[in-house]
Amino acid sequence: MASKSNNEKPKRKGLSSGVVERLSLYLNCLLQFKESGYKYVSSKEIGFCTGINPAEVRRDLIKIGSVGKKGLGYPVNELVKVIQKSLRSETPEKVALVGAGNLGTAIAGFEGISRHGFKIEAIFDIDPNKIGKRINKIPVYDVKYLEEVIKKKNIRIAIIATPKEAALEVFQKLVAAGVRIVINYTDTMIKAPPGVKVHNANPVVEILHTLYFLSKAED
Amino acid sequence: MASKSNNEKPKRKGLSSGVVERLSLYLNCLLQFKESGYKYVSSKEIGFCTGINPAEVRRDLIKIGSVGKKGLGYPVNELVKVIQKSLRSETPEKVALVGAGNLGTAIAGFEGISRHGFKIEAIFDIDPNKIGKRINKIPVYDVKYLEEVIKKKNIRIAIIATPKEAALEVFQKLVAAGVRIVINYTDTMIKAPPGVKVHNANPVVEILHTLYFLSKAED
DNA sequence: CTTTGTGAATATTTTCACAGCT
DNA sequence: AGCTGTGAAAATATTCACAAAG
Repeated sequence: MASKSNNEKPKRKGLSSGVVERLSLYLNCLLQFKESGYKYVSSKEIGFCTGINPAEVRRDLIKIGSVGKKGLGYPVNELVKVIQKSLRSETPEKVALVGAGNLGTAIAGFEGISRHGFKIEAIFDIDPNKIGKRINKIPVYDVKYLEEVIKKKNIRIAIIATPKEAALEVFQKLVAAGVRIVINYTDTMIKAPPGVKVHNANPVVEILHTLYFLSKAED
Repeated sequence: MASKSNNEKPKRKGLSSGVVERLSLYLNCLLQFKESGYKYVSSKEIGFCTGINPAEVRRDLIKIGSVGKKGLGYPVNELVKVIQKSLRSETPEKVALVGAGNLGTAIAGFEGISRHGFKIEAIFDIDPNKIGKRINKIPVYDVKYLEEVIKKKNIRIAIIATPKEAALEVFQKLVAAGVRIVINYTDTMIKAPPGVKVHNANPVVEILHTLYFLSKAED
C-alpha cells in the first residue's frame, strides 16, 4: 500500500518493519481460512496465500510466540489471537479522522480497523450536511470543535483525509490538540515537528508500487 | 499505506521492491520542492524529507541514471522526469476502476495517478444514479458492459473498490474480459489464477503498519 | 566548503536444508 | 507420511567514510 516510510529503526524492542507488514497479511489470510472453516493452517498454505516463503512465515510466527504443532500446522483461532495481540498496542488505540469525504468515509467503513484493535472515536468535517450525523456509527463533529473533542477524548492518533488544501491547517490544529501521531492521506507532504510522528500515506504510492511490479514481472 | 506484498523477486532486470517504494517517496518530495521553487535539491534534503539516509538516496538515484552535480545537488525538474520515467512503464497504462463508492471515488480523484503516468479509462458501478455520469471526467459505465468496454479499450489493469461481497464476482468478470493485473482494495482475499496478478491492497493494512511503528517508536 | 558517487564494512532479510516431533 | 523450528548460508540492504568534482 500505499507507501511506507522506513524511517523506523527497531530501536530496542519490537518487531521490524517487514515483520509487521507480513503479520498483517497473514492475519488477513487467516481470517479467510477461518471463515472457510479451517481449524489448522500450515506455513505452506499461509505462504501460498501471501506469496511469502514458508520458512519466513515460520520465522515470523516464532517471533511473536508461535503455537505451531509439528506435523499439523497452526491452530487458526489461536494464531489469529496471537497476531492480533502482537500487532495491537497495550490498550486499544483511539483514533480521530479528519475529513468525511470519499476517502474518509471509506476509511471509517473499513472493518479491518476495529478488527485489529483500533477504534475511530471521532470524525471531523466542515460540511453542515454531515456534521451531527454518524458515519458507520461514528459521530461527525464540526472541525471547529476539533481541539475540544480531541482533548476531552484524549486522542493521540489522527488520520487526515481532507482535500489537500486543508491538510496543513488541519495538521496544525491536531498538533495543538495534543495529537502525536498523524497519518496523512492527502497529496500534501507534511513535515513532522519534534515530538510528532507523521506518515505520508498517499494510497497512490502503493498503487503505483504495485502496478510497477505487477506489470514488470515476467512469469 | 496501505500494505505491500513482497512477493516480487526482481526476476532479471528492473528495480527492487524497496527502491521503487523509495523512488515514489522521493518523487512526492521533489514535486513539493518544485512547487516551492527549488531548482536544485541535495540528497541530504531529500533524505530529511523522506526520512531515508542520504547515502541511500544517492545510491537509489544512481540506479536510475542520476543527474547529480557535485557540490550542487540534483536539478529538480530533470530528476522528476528521470524518476517518472523509471517508474512508469513504456506506454502510459490504462486502468479500469470497478466500484464508484467512497473508496472508488477517492481513487478516481487522486492526482497522483495521472501524475505518475497511469490513466483510469473507465469506472464501473451498478448504481443507476451514477451510471452515465462522470467522476473526475472519467465515464461511469454499468457493470453489465464491463467485458465489452474493457475489451474495446484493451485494458489490462483493474482496481476493485467494490463492497467486499462483490469482489469475487467482479474479479471473475475482469479476468474473462482480459484483465491480467488486479489491485483488490476490498477486505476479500482473492487468489490469482495462473496468468493473472493480484495484489490485495487493503488500505487498513498500511494504516495498521503505520500505527504500530509510530506508536512503538520511542524518540 | 558543499555535495556526489562509491568501495568497503555492517546489518538485516531471505532461503535452504534438515533434525525432531506428531 | 507432513510439519515445525532453527542453524547456517546466501543474498540484500543500509550505512560509513572518503576521494574527486564543482
